[in-house]
Amino acid sequence: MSVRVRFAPSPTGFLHIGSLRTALYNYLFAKHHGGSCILRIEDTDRTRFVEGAIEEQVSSLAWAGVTFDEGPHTGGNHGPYTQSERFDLYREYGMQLVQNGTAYYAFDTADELGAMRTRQQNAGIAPKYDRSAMRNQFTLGELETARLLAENASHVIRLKVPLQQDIRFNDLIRGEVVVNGREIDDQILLKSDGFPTYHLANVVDDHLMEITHVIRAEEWLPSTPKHIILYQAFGWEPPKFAHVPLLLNPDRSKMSKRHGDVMVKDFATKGFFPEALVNFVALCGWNPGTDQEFFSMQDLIDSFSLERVNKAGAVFDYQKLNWMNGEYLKKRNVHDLARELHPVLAGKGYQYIDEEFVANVIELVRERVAFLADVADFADYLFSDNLSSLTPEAQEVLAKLPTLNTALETFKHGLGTSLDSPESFKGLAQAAADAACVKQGALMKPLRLVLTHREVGADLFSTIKLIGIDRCVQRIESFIAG
RNA sequence: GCACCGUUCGUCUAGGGGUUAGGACACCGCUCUUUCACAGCGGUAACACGGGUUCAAUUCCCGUACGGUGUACCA
Repeated sequence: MSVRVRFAPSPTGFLHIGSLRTALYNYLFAKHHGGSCILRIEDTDRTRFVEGAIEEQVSSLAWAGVTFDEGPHTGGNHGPYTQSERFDLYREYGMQLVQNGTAYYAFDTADELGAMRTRQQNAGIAPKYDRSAMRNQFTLGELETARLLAENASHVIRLKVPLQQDIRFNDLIRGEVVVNGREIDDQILLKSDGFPTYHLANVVDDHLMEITHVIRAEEWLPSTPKHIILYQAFGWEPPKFAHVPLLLNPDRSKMSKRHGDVMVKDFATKGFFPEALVNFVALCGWNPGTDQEFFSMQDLIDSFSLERVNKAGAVFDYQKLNWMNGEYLKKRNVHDLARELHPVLAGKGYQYIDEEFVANVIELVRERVAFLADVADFADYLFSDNLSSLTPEAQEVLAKLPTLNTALETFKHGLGTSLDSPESFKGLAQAAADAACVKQGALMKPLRLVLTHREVGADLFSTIKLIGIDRCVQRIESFIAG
């Protein structure tokens, strides 16, 4: 039987980085086994619906390279893939459970349930639906239940959890998990608005969509026994489960926006490469057991396995992500990068943004920055003749060299007859230093300042080559002119 | 509170009954050097604790501690 996995987001907001990883692991597992990765929309909570959320999540996923074989936008033989479009199905299956005695009607109001919980908490016992004391099919009796139903009284359908029975399942990442039935709440399956809860919809859909492996976040682990009970109630074979560890804040709580960016789109706008983010996030909680640290999507597909997913949560290390992004910046094709950088440069109103030229600039400075967009600021003096103003420190450096103008004049005249190469420029600098009676080293910083208005940068002579002789001459002249 | 899950350098992790406990990020130092980087080299730094089992435990078992998640007519 071929592998079928699903990623099942709710349309409640932007795609979280943790969700990206969960989706990625699903995708990798499916592709590794030649199976299918399915997208299913879990929009059964109408109160939390956010317009456009699914489109945003799907496009964030696509940006990262995670795509689906079946789903609301791609189609497939197991649709519809949006739960609100499967509304009738859940009622049908819920009723099936009522009929076979594994689920029941309950008529409690929110207030009654609230009161029950406070009572339980005050008594120091775990909050849990009290089947024998609340208003339901069992306490009310058949006739009263029928009467209430007939007059359309607001009601829900609850799972009748088999008490005193161990529920067990084998998690692919954690091994066997056992929970006693008495610990499990009589979960609501169908809400009073007729919509299913996650628990029912999820089980019904996973079965109908022939999902073979449920790979989801660890936060679902405690409710998995409910799902197992549901599979038993339906008489269905449950899929295999794998609960992946959480992504954590530095304080080890579940990763949230309090400590930094958590939405995939934020990483995208900050300028992270999708390949770098994917590479990094894949390694948060999984590793192939080798020293390899750079993986293309194909590499990940080839080597991914659930057995090598860790059990413990992983603190999301932004610093290491930055490093990885820099590594991708160093290895990516400069012409691709030049095209990607173009809108940024154009946006800043720079004049020298011809693709070939920009590619050369990127090649020259990429190892000094972590983000592609940083190139725009780091080397502004290459893209524009509108130089940033000299800092007081810079002016001090220039003032400390009394023979600076002599050196500059010499250098300028040399430029007029020089070969257009870094090596010739180096010779020029030596000559200029000689003329100014200083060592070449002492001239370097002032020369860089005059030409770029920056104290740091890439190799000066290669930089001069890119600025071009004419522009350098102009800059020297305008400096001397004061 | 109760249930479940977890615990190797600061972080991500490899390993696994007998190892100088390995790698990466970060940090520190050195080399290179026209600056900043890169690169190269070197360094600091970890098996949560207590009991077992065993000739031997960081590794297996049981506790404890600590942490996380869950405990909704949310997913």
